[in-house]
Amino acid sequence: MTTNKPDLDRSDWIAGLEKGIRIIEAFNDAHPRLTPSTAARRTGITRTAARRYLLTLQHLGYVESDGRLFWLTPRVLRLGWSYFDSAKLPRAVQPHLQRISVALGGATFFAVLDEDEVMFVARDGSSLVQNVGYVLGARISANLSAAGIAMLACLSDDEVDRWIAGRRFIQYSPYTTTTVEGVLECIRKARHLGYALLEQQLAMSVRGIAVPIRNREGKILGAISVSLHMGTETPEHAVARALPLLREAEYALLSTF
Amino acid sequence: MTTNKPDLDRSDWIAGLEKGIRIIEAFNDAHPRLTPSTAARRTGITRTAARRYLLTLQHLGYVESDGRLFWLTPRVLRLGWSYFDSAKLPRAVQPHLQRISVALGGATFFAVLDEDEVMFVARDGSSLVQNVGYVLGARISANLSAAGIAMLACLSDDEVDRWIAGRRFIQYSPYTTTTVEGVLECIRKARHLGYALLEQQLAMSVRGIAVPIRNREGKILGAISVSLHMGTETPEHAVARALPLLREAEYALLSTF
DNA sequence: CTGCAGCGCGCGATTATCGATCATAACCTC
DNA sequence: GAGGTTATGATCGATAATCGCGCGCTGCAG
Repeated sequence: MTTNKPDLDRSDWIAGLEKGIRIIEAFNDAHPRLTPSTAARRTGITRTAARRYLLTLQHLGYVESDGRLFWLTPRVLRLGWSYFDSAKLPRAVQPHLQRISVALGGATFFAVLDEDEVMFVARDGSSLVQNVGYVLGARISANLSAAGIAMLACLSDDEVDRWIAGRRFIQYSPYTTTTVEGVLECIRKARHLGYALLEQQLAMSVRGIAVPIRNREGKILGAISVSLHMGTETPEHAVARALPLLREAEYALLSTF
Repeated sequence: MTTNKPDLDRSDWIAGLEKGIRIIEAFNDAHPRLTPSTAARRTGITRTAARRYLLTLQHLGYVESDGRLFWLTPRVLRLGWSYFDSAKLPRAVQPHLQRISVALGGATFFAVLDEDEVMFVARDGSSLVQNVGYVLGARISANLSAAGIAMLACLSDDEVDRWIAGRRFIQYSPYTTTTVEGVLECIRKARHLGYALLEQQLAMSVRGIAVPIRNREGKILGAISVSLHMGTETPEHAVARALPLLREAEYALLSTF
């Protein structure tokens, strides 16, 4: 239960903190409201303990309850805000996103790898896909977004193999690549070109172009992507329009970090 | 230290969870990186304990460290995402924000009251103010945003008095209202009109118009606001343009919740 | 009517968390 | 460059905070 990470601490390990976080993360689309029992089942904590954690969160204002069900309040956004307020990176990226989305008429994103998924950290412009407005913190399988492919392309073969191991590719659109070889080919291509181009993986008629963002030591900090309507534009033309702007942001950030 | 909230629990109170959250929230713009000692001072936790919490967060991946300093990782956004993924409200609001920002050419926000500040929960469109892209979770004093005034206008006189008590109004622009009477007048006007109109409180040449969002029982869920460049447009004209769209969203949400 | 499942609550056991303390390292200040 | 000051990681008992079993209750469904 206490998933002591590889490099183990003796026991400066606050079990209560881990469990509390697990409780918060137990809420999602499919489980917007939890009873102590359900929360316990979803987190592997005992029912009595889960109830204690929920009550604590309630008194802290992070959770509300009608006495039976518990649900998250907007206050949990404070935690995410602590990151935005403290981290230089998203703040440095934002003006670039703004510039690119205005110039290209698409939605731009800054994403990072979180565990083996892509997580969206910053955004500008209106989303092309209906109802996808508040993607900050959202995570999807890395192969589904251009930003994810751009970052995977920066990993070594071993790391890619490890990423791909035991992964199942879900079909989101008729054009989603769902074979290991297909995804590998896509990564190889991105590695060769130095940018990623993805079409209709997640939604129809949407094309994504992304470049990885590194710091001076070469460490991957994330990726900037732009989503464009495909329309009648050729891939080559879209890349020709988008890539210079993405590269400009890439170089500007490279020299900053 | 253990701020047992008014209605006390016997002791289903997980101290570790509260402290861990306090540690996360100790990071901000002025303190992007913390040592165990600084974290301890900022949170009121002892140094040894603060170090334990930071190490725990590190092993959970929410914090990174170079051995001396600790800083938050984007992973904390997961927590905010739990709210977005689970709550119906921001998801229901988003399409309206999108529609309004496209129609009016401004940035739209959905905000709630968190303690006595305004917190931004959802957004659409590009910000008018430079470098303010990732406002989700950001909090400002309620009197500085139209959304805040719109919500304050829904409170009783007693509640407004309690909100205003001991509050100091900081000057952000030459036009910021910094007197108690000025802010009260602003609230009264919004209460009378049923919407809030604010100009140049936080930034020059920006005008905000907001309406409160209630549910069927009349409880305030939040407020929708739109930020517009003032330009040469009269306030009356801006209201005439914006208010119907805001009202439309208000009624749509009223019937949903 | 009668199971079943979920619920709050109390209690005793234990173990996880605390913080004083120390030696060392880093940091200023002069 | 040296001495004073402060921050740091590690250790270790004491203790109180957390645990989870078990009770009796409720509400729902068969």
